[in-house]
Amino acid sequence: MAEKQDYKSTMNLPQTEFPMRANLSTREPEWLRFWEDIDVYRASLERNRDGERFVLHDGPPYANGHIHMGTAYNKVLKDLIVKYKSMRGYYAPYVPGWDCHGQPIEHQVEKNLGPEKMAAIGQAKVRELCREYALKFVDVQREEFKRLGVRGDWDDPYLTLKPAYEAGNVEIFKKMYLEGAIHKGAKPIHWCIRCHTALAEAEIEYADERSESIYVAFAFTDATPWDAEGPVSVLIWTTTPWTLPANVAVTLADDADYVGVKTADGRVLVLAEALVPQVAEAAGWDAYEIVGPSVKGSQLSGLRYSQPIHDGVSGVIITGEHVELSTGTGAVHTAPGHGDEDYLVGVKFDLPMRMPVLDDGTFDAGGGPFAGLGVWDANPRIIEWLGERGTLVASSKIAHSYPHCWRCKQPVIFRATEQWFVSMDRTGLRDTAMRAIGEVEWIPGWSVNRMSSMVSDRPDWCISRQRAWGVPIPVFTCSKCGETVASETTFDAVIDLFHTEGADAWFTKAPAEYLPADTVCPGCGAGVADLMPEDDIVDVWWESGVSHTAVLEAREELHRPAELYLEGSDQHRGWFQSALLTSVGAYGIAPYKGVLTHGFIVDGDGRKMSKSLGNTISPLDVIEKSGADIIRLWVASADYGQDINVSSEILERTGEAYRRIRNTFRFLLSNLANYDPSMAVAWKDLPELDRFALVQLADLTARVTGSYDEWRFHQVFHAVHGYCVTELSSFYLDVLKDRLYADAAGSAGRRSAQTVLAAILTTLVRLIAPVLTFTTEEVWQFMPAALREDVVSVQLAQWPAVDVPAEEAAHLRETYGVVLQVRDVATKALEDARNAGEVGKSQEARLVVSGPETVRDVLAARGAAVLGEMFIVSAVEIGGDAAEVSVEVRRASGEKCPRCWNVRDLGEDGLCARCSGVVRSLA
RNA sequence: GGGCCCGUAGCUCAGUUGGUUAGAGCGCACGGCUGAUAACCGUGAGGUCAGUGGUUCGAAUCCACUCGGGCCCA
Repeated sequence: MAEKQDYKSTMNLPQTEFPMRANLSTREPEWLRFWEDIDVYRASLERNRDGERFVLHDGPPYANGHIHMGTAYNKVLKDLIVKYKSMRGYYAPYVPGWDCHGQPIEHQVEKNLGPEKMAAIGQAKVRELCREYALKFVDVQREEFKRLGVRGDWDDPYLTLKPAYEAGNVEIFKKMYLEGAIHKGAKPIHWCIRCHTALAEAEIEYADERSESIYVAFAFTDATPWDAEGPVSVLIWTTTPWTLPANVAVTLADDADYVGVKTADGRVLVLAEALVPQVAEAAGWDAYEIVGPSVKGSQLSGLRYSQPIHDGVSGVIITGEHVELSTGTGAVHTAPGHGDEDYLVGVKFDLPMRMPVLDDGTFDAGGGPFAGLGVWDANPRIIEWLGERGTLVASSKIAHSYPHCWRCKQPVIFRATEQWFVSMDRTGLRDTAMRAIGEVEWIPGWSVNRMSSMVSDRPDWCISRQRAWGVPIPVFTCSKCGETVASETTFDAVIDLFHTEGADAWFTKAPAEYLPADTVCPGCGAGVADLMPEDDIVDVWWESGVSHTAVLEAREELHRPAELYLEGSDQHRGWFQSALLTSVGAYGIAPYKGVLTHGFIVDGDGRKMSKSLGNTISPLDVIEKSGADIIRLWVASADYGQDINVSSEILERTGEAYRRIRNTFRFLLSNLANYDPSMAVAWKDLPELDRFALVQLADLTARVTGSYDEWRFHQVFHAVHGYCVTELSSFYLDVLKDRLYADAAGSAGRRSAQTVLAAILTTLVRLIAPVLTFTTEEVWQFMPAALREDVVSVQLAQWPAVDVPAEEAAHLRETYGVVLQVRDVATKALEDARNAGEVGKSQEARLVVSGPETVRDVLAARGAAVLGEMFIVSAVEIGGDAAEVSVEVRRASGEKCPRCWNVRDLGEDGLCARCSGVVRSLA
């Protein structure tokens, strides 16, 4: 034992302080402090000050709640790209942002406050509370994103609530308004009569309600296919009689069959054939008869009927896709002012939008006989009135789910109100946008289809919201004549106002205080004192959309268009689109040169994560338990072109892959303990095996670089991991141990190996640095100082390039392809021998390789010593000719050298010749 | 219900213009080593390529439908 210890001390065994156990959750924060100390973000920009610019523009997450797997994934993916580009020499700034306005924050503030307090305070105070709330979550998320290792300008992010950003909204509004792309129109929204306010979808609660259910006949005024049978009417069904005064059309299903039903009183009612039995039962018809032809809905399109409430007014038959044949009559009463589908079909057919209901829910003159009544009071009166006129076919009550106001719990109505729209077609916005889409690089490729179909189909963009927490629609209304007042001068005054005081000033100042004194209403000439600022605020999608101007254009380090936008696939309808439309509207071009979309985070079974399913995983928990680098490796390992799975098993596998990579680094470090580049061996003096290892490293570098350039990070991960496992751990590093440990420390053989290990280490650490940002920094700091070349952080290192002579490399690939094939056969043979109890360690074996001449020639050219080294056995002999490669395992002749454990002929000092020489040189 | 997309071993991914017994790494099982040791090496077992039906001499690869899943609409 003592003797053994002595030899051990004569060997160059691995030594390093680099810990095997990563302990990331406590160590990562130390690296964060280090990066902060050296201000690595600014240093990375300074380093590439003259480099080409690469701007990845951050899409702003909503400043509400903690980060989740989806936001973590998104930010890490962005960080990989920015860090890669930065190492490639690009000037790659990253300015994170937050979306700070909007209904969810306002709603939360309102809930926290309670309805009474809410009613007692003014809009200015509400905005103040919303601001506090948003800023609090900006801070929360900022710390969480930083903890993930994401590098960026965290000290100066962009926030949509900052004055300069708010002013940016007005700049774009101005350009588009003056061009005629923005106009006022009407659109139905949820409206609470009692609270006199518009409600967002999130403010609606559904509850059961008993409603009227009536069937009404609308008499045709045009000729119909059933005229021979008697007076003909179309039969509709509705649960909201009060919307009948606003009726302008009846929608039929295009390709459904419609028939005439003759009832006891002799008139003919037209309805969908499929629904006749159902309606007959509901209406209590004892006897009825189907008469005349059966025709498709499309054939009735265009026929006119007399409006049920207003005498002398007619409506029209149209067809639409939303007509269901499960309830009703297949003929849908259509009032574009009172329903979303009705509105859309109204836009499509250019129907008039009657809106006879006032803010307080009472009818104006448009209510005809019911003017002055509230809609709920009007319901029974309308039914009674229809009955008197003989157009009521049936009436009953039904229970169904109906929307209610979350605040006052009263049923809400759908009611058209004045809104602001971006027209898709008035200024050719749709066409220009479609052209711009064609000029953008979409990744993955199918993404362009989704974007195109959405833009080509979308209706005009309603950009106004009846809320408090946002940026106002920056126009004025003349209190004298109702004219909209908005001109270059007023816009510029508002831009100035927002720049200096923020959008809050809109709600606290009178227009006369900031508009030029000579501003007048172009309609009636009223002065500035008669102008009222618009109440509505702008859609938050508009707000985040204009970041191309409020951020890219405004900040010196950025530029427009950005090289890349990168978000989840839901943003095809969201940010990608709002950014595109506002950019095309203002500048005629897309705000991005490329758009990368990733899938959604789902659980191990491919289901979405939700609290109710109980399958959520929090990135904060993973950081705490395993470390941010595990999340980062997981991000890199998955193919974002589809949905990304995450589960405890997946994270476990990721952790295992992490440990393998980490241990590879540890082994490399431990064998370079006292290495200095001055000891490097030149290519021409390297043993062939070491040259081959450099070829493999060069190949890996090329492959990985290519994958980064195509944004295929999962290939990066697989290439690096596979390289650590296959090329390094199970072959090259394993083979090298004998030379590294047992050859003399300063021998050519050991220095050659170290030369290659140093190349592998300094290359590999850079290749994976964008992914394993913490671990590679740790490796970097543990590397021999001279290998760092005075670069203080791996983040500031250059992208690696490994040069090998092309012709020789090709030859080595081919030759060693053969050698490795033989090696596979050899390890198999050794395993069999081991199982048979013939050998333990492979060094106890001697191999005899038979095979085709071509193979034997390749082996012979390497030499027996090299083959022994590569197969990690004590001797290799070339055997006879055979069609297939086969390997015979025999016990090596000689004795085990107590120092290097190879089986050799030992000298009189009891050591093999190599070890004997080494030990003597140490004495 | 509509648009876009996905479904290859337990996990993450390869599978080139359709062409011989569908690959890799991890995990798992078994074995080795004890000088990368909460490491390392080796061997092995795992797949009706979601399903069904087509096209074809031949399909994981092309077509249709079905099932399951995701995003966005309705």
